[in-house]
Amino acid sequence: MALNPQQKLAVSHVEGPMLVIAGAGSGKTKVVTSRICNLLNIGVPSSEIIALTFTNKAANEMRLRVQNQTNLQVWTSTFHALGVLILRESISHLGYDNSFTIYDAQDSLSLIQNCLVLLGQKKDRAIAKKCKMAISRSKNNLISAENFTPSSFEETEITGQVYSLYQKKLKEYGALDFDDLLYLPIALFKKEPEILASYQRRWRFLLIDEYQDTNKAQYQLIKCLAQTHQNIFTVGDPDQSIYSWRGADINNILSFEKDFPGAHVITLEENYRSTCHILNAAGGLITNNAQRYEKKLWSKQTGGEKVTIYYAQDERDEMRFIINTVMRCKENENLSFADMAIFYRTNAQSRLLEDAFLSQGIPYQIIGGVSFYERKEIKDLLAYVKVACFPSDAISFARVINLPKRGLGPSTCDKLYHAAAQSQMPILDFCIDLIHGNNSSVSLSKKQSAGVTEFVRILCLLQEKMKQNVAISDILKLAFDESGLTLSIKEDPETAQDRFANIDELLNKAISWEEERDETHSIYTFLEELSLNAQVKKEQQQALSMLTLHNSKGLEFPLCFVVGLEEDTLPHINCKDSVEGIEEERRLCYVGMTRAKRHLYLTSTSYKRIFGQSKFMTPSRFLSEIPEQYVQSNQSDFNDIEEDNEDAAIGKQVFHRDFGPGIIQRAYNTSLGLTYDIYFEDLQTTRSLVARYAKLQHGY
DNA sequence: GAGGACCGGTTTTTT
DNA sequence: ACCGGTCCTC
Ligand SMILES: Nc1ncnc2c1ncn2[C@@H]1O[C@H](COP(=O)(O)OP(=O)(O)OP(=O)(O)O)[C@@H](O)[C@H]1O
Repeated sequence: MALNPQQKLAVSHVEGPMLVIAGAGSGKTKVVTSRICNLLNIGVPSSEIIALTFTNKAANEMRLRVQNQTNLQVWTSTFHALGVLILRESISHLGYDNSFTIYDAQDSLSLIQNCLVLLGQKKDRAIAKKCKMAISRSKNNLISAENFTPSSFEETEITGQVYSLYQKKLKEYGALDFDDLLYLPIALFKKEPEILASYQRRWRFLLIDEYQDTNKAQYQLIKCLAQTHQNIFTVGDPDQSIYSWRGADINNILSFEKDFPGAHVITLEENYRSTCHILNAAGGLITNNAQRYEKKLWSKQTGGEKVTIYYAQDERDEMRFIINTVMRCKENENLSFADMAIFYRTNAQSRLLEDAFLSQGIPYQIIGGVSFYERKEIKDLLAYVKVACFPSDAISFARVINLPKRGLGPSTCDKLYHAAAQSQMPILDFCIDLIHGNNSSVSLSKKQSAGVTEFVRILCLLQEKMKQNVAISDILKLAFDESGLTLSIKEDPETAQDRFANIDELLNKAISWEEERDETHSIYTFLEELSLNAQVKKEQQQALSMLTLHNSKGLEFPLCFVVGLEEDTLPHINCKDSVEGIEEERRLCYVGMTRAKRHLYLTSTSYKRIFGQSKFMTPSRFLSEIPEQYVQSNQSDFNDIEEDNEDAAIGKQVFHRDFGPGIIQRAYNTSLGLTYDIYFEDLQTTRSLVARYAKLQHGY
């Protein structure tokens, strides 16, 4: 595939700052990959190049492409994984131990909840979540706990206190949260210029994909690293900025030219991905954003089908349309399931799709979503291993000390935590001392003492095996067998089988993980990769993909659906109170649409079940913002009223705008004309409606 | 300390 | 409809 002149210009650029600003499908990622190959070809050592992508999946793909083309390995990762690399090497300069564990969102939330309770607040998950958001936002904006100021009426001084206490506890537990992985390297570089200088010498070329979604911390990190040599190459599309809620700031694009004076700016205008219909439809939508860089984007691919909008009556109808379309395209368009993807706004929307595909035997895979490693039984088992690896990790400790039940309830555990904190000991080591009688600061009943002894026995056993370099899978198996987690899984017979299967899967993953790497297989590395979500998920070859719009970034498929285009879903209800919010939702829709190569289907439903309640929806404003000439829809026959004759109508399914789906039970004439008695499922009542006025939709 | 009944908020998006 | 939190009883 030949690069166009603009792409060539970017790919052959060697030294100095460069910014590539270009629309969807114009080959930005392609340019990054090609430029890495070019640098390698002219002799730059692979160890001097760092490429940063938005997801681990994208990083793996890019690394593999480069490897295939040059046979060389280049460090390609997310910002967070780069943060871990830096911190593992140098965090001791900040007074942390370099054998830190990494807390996922659940762990951080538990810790924040604990901090709230310690500060005399009542236990409340919703408040803890808000706190977590505020702390996370602060870290991503490089605001320390000392400098924290409440930024909304919901946040109080308490949030600042929680932030301080939370950081203190993290340090005490030898743990970092996700945001620390960006925040601490910058703190380190500020504190120790010599360390920074060593990284500047080591990494001479930086490349950043999806630049429009970098936040302040990420920008600061690369700014530090590129300060001396200025060899920084960024590519992005302001119209695809969809992470402002995580602190992403398009102004980083403006800052780039300011912070790196003399930066070359290149634009790419040809889209190689989509047909004109799709590109123009998406382009028409995005022009509705007022705050915007105008960009040219065109495609040579004329013809093809228009974008299809399907207005469904209810969710069942929407699912039926999707299934029919999928099967039709598989038969007639020579597409495989792997060529198809469905995007939605929220993860919850995948449920109905899953049910539908399961019932039809259509193979599917969910990309992203609730991770395997977030499942309770997996987290429980891993918590045992983590406590053995990180004896200070009180969050993992608390997760499993009484799982299965060992007669150690909240108050006993609290005593242990307090006493351990008092004596400044790792919680596990404290318990070891306690049962050996080396410490008498906590008195336990016989039963409780037996419980602690049993727990400690398991962990010491695990630690011993780890010292002997026993295989990771064997450690996990041992942890599972010794801990008695079987008992707690069996407590819920409904789900037990699935959960045992998940445990099995984890063991198998560990086995193949170890087989893949020969020497460097420490259990610590294994746990770290799991925390970063960096495991390469094996893609199913013949499956249709289902993912959130956010996860669709950077991908492409011949056929795409964007589903649930209703007001309050997309745009989402929580984003509607500001123009910026709406504009970001519009960009989200734009990103989804521009993933499609040849076929694009947008669906909207007028009747939905939400929180167990029925709700009427109005079509998303975005649908009406797409220029009509690129669209075909079923809108025209949507309002058709079929004039039925009396008896033929009985038993038919109909749909009423207000009452939802129903079945005609009786048909007769009144002075107003043809009238039906209709039983409405959702209301569980029968109503008599005049056909002429009821505007029923038939035959669905 | 464990287990059950009851209440209320909940779903935005991810590394 | 579901999960997490609280309150109550044993
Ligand atoms: N010069 C070219 N000739 C042919 N195909 C190309 C060329 N450049 C890129 N492509 C193809 O166009 C598609 C889109 O490229 P790429 O994913 O790099 O775009 P992008 O700008 O990163 O897209 P987005 O920002 O929407 O994720 C890919 O399939 C790529 O192989």
